[in-house]
Amino acid sequence: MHNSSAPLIGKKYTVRCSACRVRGWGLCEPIHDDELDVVERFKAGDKVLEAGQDLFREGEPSRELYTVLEGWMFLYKLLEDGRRQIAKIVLPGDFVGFQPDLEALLDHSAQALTDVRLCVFPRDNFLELNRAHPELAIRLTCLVAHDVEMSRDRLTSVGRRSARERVAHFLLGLFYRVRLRHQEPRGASIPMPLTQEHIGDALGLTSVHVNRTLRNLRDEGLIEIANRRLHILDPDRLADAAGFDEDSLGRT
Amino acid sequence: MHNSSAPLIGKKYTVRCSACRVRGWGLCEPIHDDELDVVERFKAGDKVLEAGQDLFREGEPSRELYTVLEGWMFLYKLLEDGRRQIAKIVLPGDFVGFQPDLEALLDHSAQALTDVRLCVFPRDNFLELNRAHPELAIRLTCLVAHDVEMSRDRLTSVGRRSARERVAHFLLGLFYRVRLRHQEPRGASIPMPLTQEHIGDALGLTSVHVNRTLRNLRDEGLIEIANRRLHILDPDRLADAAGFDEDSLGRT
DNA sequence: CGTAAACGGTGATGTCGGTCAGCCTAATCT
DNA sequence: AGATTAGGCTGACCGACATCACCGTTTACG
Repeated sequence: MHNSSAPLIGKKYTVRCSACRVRGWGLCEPIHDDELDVVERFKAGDKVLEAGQDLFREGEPSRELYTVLEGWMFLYKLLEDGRRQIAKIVLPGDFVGFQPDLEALLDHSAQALTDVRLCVFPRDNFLELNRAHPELAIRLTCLVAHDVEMSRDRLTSVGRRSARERVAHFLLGLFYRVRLRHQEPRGASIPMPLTQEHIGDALGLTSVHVNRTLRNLRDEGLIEIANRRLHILDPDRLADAAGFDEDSLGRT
Repeated sequence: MHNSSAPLIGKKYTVRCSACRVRGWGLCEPIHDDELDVVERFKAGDKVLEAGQDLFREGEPSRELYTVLEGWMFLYKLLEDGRRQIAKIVLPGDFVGFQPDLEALLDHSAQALTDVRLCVFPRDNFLELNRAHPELAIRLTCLVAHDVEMSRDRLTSVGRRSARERVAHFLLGLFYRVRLRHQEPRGASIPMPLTQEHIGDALGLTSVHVNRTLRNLRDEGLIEIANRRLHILDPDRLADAAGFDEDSLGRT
């Protein structure tokens, strides 16, 4: 379905930590090469998920924690009547499934946007691992704190920006975030597995209105979406339309 | 201005950790009595702030981290044109000022809602303290992770709920949160230092519309706001109006 | 190969919440 | 005591975004 899918599905091998390509952005960043066996022994294996499948659902008990190795996901919440809010677009290197009380039920769901490969940590003894390796605990705190920042940004957008500003801000933020992780050869475009409905659910808009807004931005020559790729044609004017804050770029 | 103000302003003494009344909810929760001197030595003192003053502002370098000892605050972000989004209502015990990169500039501001007393930690060596005391690092992670959950909830409200649902959900959530911390003798009311404008800025609404919504809820006998106090008259019907999720109560 | 989803796209119409404008009261300042 | 300000409150009007309804294209699948 998506270009990265073919190579993933079916392969059963487990990525070795020494060959982990997202180590620099993930939880294990502070682990030295010679200590790598600590996490390697802790790791429960890999897990592969097809696009569209849920990794976990709100209300389930938490069993495992994950680092995304390949592919994109998103975190979301559902209201009783089916309204959906997407809280985060998850990229390779992101750590998902952690919550303050690991015994508690999950308060959100996670779904694969593309086919996905995950590094699985067991929930049990995860805190012990952190206790034994304070660098890991501190790294985890930083990752989570970064999530808070991104959440605050998104909340500010949804609460206070117009639809046009929101869409522009979202696309630009995603663009820089993806590029910072070198997911793609640098260029003015990134893969775009999100549908207009996903974008709407992330921004508190309907897909109809996202469509119109996107068309405006396209008509004005700011962006182009084609073949599941997003092209930023005029970053400056897009940043303008977004009221984009340069400062927020330092943060991966 | 607010009832708790008189006793705070002017007093210069520093709260001793052994007498700290928010220890159970704050960062220091895992610290044993006999280890308390570790944080006591680290602590830089107390700081007192009047209602309406900023503790720090977006764009400033981070110098200190704080635990709120008394009073309420809020975290917020401003857009260039002055639109404001309130990201969190801060209660006693909450830890504020932490961010993933302690060297970076602050990405949000914090303002006192009432007169406030804070426990001040220096930013420098804070990570070393955490490295030396993994329990502290883990506790910090949990506090921050809890922030993420609350952020996601708020985002879901602002993105997907109607004004009426948002207001009901906000008030009910605040009510339970305040009560869980035993801030008040149990009863159907809590202090309410927020103006309608604050509520609007927290929920992505104008104060005008908050006013109308509040009046509806009052007319229907669900709530009452008087003398800077919020009274929950009919929790069940309010939860109904909010589409309130019982599950989200376990989390302080 | 034919059919059904899934997704993008678009017009007509409706409404929720914003904007503007102004009043009232209580608290604070001089 | 009078003036000023912050906050609550309300009506008239408006517009941004939602809703509904429908079409066309591409992809997946029996």
